[in-house]
Amino acid sequence: MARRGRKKGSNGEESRLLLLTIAAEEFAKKGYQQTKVSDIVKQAKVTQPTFYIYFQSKEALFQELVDSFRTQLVNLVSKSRLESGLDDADLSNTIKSSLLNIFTFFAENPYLTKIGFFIAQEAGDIKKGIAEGIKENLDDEISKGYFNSNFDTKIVAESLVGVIERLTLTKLLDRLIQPENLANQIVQLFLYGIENKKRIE
Amino acid sequence: MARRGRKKGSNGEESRLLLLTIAAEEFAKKGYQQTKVSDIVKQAKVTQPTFYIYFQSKEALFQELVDSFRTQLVNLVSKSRLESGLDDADLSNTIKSSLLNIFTFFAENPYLTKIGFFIAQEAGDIKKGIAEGIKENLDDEISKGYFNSNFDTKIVAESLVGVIERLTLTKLLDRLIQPENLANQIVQLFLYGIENKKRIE
Amino acid sequence: MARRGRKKGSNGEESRLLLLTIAAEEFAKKGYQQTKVSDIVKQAKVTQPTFYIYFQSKEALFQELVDSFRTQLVNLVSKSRLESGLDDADLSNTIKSSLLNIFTFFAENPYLTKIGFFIAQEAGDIKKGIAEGIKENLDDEISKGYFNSNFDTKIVAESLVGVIERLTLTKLLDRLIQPENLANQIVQLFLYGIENKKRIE
Amino acid sequence: MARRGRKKGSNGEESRLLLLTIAAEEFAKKGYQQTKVSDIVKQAKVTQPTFYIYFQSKEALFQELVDSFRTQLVNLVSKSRLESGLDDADLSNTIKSSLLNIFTFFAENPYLTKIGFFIAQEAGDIKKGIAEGIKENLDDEISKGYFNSNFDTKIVAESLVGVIERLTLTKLLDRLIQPENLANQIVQLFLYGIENKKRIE
DNA sequence: AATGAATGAGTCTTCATTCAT
DNA sequence: TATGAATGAAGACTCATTCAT
Repeated sequence: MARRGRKKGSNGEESRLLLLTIAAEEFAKKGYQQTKVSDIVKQAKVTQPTFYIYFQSKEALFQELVDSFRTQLVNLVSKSRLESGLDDADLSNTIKSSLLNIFTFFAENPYLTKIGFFIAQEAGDIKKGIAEGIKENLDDEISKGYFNSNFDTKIVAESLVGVIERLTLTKLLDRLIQPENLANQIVQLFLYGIENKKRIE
Repeated sequence: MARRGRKKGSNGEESRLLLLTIAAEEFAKKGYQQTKVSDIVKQAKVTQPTFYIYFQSKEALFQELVDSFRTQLVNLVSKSRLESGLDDADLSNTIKSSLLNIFTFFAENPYLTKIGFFIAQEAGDIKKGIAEGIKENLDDEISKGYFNSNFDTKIVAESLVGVIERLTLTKLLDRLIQPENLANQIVQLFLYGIENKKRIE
Repeated sequence: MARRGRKKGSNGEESRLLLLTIAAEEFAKKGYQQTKVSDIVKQAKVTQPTFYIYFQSKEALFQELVDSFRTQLVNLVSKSRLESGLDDADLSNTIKSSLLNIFTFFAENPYLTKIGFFIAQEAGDIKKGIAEGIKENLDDEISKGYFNSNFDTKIVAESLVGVIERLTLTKLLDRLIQPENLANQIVQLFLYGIENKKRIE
Repeated sequence: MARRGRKKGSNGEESRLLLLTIAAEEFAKKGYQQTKVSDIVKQAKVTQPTFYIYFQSKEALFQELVDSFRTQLVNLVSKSRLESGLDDADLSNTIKSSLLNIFTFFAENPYLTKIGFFIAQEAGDIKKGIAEGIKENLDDEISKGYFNSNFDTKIVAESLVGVIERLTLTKLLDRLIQPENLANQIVQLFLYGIENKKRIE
């Protein structure tokens, strides 16, 4: 059933989505403060009041983007946990696969990632959540006898988060490296370090 | 005969320093945009024009803080390089000592660090510079036969920067860990990884 | 069906024009610096941001007024040249008619004239342009045999400009004299001087 | 009797004069508003409070310069009148000599002239005074039978002022012409006009 | 669903001027 | 005579947001 009488092929939902998409790009590129509502609507070719039909405020729109990022990321991680746990056989592959999932998501959603992981105030919270998840996993593994128990798992977990965020920002979002390659190198680094004599033997 | 009891604020250099100190704290806590000149002067108990006696603009003051951070950091790193290089004997200690210097500086200048490493636009540049320095060192060591040459040193360098920044932000600046402990753990992690059972065997 | 009774100020073009008109009067009466944006908007009964909807800056608005003056004046002079040139018969009338056009324009646009001819920095440029135009005309006439060639035409041209500006300011803009009368007297003065014995004979 | 213990060879009167001189140049070059007290004292190598030891305000200093100009100019004109009046023999020379005096004064005091004749609000008044003086002279001459009585002497007087101001600004202050030459040409122009048939006969 | 027009509440910055010494 | 330090009072400009249609 065709809708009729719509103007210029746009309807409400489309306008909303358009604003959201443009805003994401702008926020990602210029940050929250530097992004003006007037810039967003100019690019979307609507007027400022239209913006306020769809979003309560600039802040609310931004929050929506952050929430979207956070939710997707949390889902991703939960799914990862479900999928693993079965086969403890290859621990390294399990970890690698988790990282790969995350990096793939990041690479596919660069603006959202920039916003939720680097721009939002909330980014600190989000990363803290990830770090805690990692820490729990580590503790778990250690209790099962894997890994060197000399480490402070909090530190290791935060370190991994640090590596993830830095490489995401400098390599992944710039498409200088593929998610898979990235995941491989990080796993290698964290499991064996750079003075990996073992391999030489 | 030293003058005493001079009325507070009647010394220009003091006023300048006071403003600088307050501004650093404000910028560190609230970011550049959220920090208002009016807030700074209110805390310093001077009027707005006084601010402009000592600083050309809010931006100029901020830049002065960033420059100060950058300069000190660069000096630190240069000095580190001079001091090392002599004794290749204990590579791990050399690295550890570099990290310790950096973390000590960060811990002693938390606001400046927050600004120059996390708030300034320039932070990206600064970290890039550090990463490049690390990469060169790594390449150097590898050419001397140290380390596993299977790694992309760019990635490792960026990873180390990521770890440094994350742990600085979440542990060091919050005084949850001592510089020395932090340096130790990082070196351990990067050299041998977490699965370093084999060495124990 | 024409809309009537639209609420005052609800038309952008009107608001713009209103601001422009008020600004012209203010600038003319008080000069550039003494005229505050806040004065202008107060008189226009709009708020300051409204001012910036229509003009990029106080300076831009001022420049718009100056440009308008300059453009109209240039057009006027070009037209004058086209219209003359045909009938060399009555030179004095040709000159008079040019002056009359200018004075009429000035009298009809007193604020714009005050601004573009007396207040703007650019006024010097504008007058220089006029002086050059006059000089070229004079040289032309002299080459055709009119006029006493003992004069430095640059001086004469500048003199004429000086007379125009002074009488405009002190007589014309105060409506103390009519354009036509003014043009007549100036032509008389410049052609024959005040010791015009010849005519008495 | 030599004064002793004076610092750096400067005393109050000297400082005052220095400020006055520098201020004159600054006002002349940049106008009243654009000239900052801070600029003046910077050039004079004194501090702002020193400025206020010698002058009540920026305005007062400016006024002092204007007054100086006005007074000197008035004196000049009065003297001119005394000197003439005696010898009606050569009217043209009398006028020329008055103009010469004025132009010489202007040329010798370019900054003061720029200020008092072109920058001060009061300039209008000053010129009006001159115009009135000229008018009276003209009326006088006419009553004695000189000059064509067809002219409105107010207009002629204002015209002469217009010529004086314009040529002063564009030629004299730029040293593009000598006072004498200028006076000659103006007298010639005003007495006989440019269509000086008489000479041709 | 959308807009033309307008605004409240800031925010940085400037400058003549004065205080205490 | 002179100054180091500070300020009162203002002015240009910005931006998220809303009103009336």
